[in-house]
Amino acid sequence: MNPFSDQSVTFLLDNPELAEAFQGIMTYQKYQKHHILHESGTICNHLYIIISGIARVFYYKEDKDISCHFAAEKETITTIDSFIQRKKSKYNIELMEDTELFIISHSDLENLFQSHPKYEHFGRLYIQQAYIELVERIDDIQLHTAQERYDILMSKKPELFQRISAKHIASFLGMTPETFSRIRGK
Amino acid sequence: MNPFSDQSVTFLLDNPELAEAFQGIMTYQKYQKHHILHESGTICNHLYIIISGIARVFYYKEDKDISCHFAAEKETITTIDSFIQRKKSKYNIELMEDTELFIISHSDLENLFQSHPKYEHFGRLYIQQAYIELVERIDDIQLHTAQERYDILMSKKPELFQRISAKHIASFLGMTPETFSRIRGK
DNA sequence: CGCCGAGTTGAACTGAATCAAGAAACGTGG
DNA sequence: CCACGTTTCTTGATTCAGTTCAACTCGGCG
Repeated sequence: MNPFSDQSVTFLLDNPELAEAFQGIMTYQKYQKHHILHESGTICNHLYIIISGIARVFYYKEDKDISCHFAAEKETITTIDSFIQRKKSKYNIELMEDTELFIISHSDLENLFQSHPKYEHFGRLYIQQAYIELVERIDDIQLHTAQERYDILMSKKPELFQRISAKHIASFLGMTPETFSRIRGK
Repeated sequence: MNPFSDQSVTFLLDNPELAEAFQGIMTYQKYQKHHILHESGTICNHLYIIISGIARVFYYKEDKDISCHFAAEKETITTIDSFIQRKKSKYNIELMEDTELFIISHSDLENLFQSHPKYEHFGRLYIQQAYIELVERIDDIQLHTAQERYDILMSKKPELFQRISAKHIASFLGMTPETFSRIRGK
């Protein structure tokens, strides 16, 4: 029923009409591991669709590096506060593996949305789905113990535990690397 | 620059064209304090715009009543998971004061969006703003002490502390009523 | 009046952070 | 390809913020 799940763009790529429209505004790029896609303090003008590889959004809180979002194959990533509000972002985006991706500029995307209601409609459905996932994430982090947060992520995205270093998952889950290590070691 | 803030519908009501379109699908209602606008386990077909009064979204986690959203004058409220995904909601909505509100049905809203791109566009901007606020809320609750969460809410929405009972604010902030009371008593 | 839920206060307990030190993994240059 | 230094991960001991449990107070309302 719902064409979206998990911020996947499967629906977009599988719909010939949408895929064609988006192909007109996407450019392919390949970067190496540790490449910084976006730096905090600047306005983010790009939305990225990951083809292969994995990326994270993170920021600094009192010198501590805190990850707050991961995106892998067929998922999108951007510094959302900046992309939507057109102001400087507090977030950075870093690639955690060599990554192939499509780049879409903010202005091209807005122009596409304005060119036909069906694209605007797609945009609305997409952000709605992202919203739902964020509501779930709040539920997941609030009122759960460190062990429970670990278990929830493990059941939802087990592959992250293979691909992302422990300290980044720990910060994503709101716990110290020490606590993460102890939980992992059963 | 950004016409939205704080999920306020000021922009909607101040824009004659939008206001007129919405007036065609809104119905006025008045309810008493403690009225249940929506009950968990059912599909939520309505979006509410508060004219006066205040409401909360809450759910039960192991018998504990947890508030997760408040909406007062000029703000909207619904059980968002259900309203968007058209499935049974885990959330309830309760009025915390005698409340006047407008009711908009899901189907009327979708029809309005489809009737003209400008409404679809409005819908997208609105959910985008809600998304931004949710990202902020995650930042506010994760990696902050009970004292800090209290201070952040106090600086953002001091009026809540007058209008909502302590135990509901405590659950919203993810702490026990005891901890809330101790913080409040300096 | 006396009840009842809401709020306060105190004491004991506990999950997770902090601090510290050692082991393992990584990457960089010779 | 190995040696070295740096970063990441693990494990242990200690500390602390916040929960739990319990007793008491207050204010509204039948």
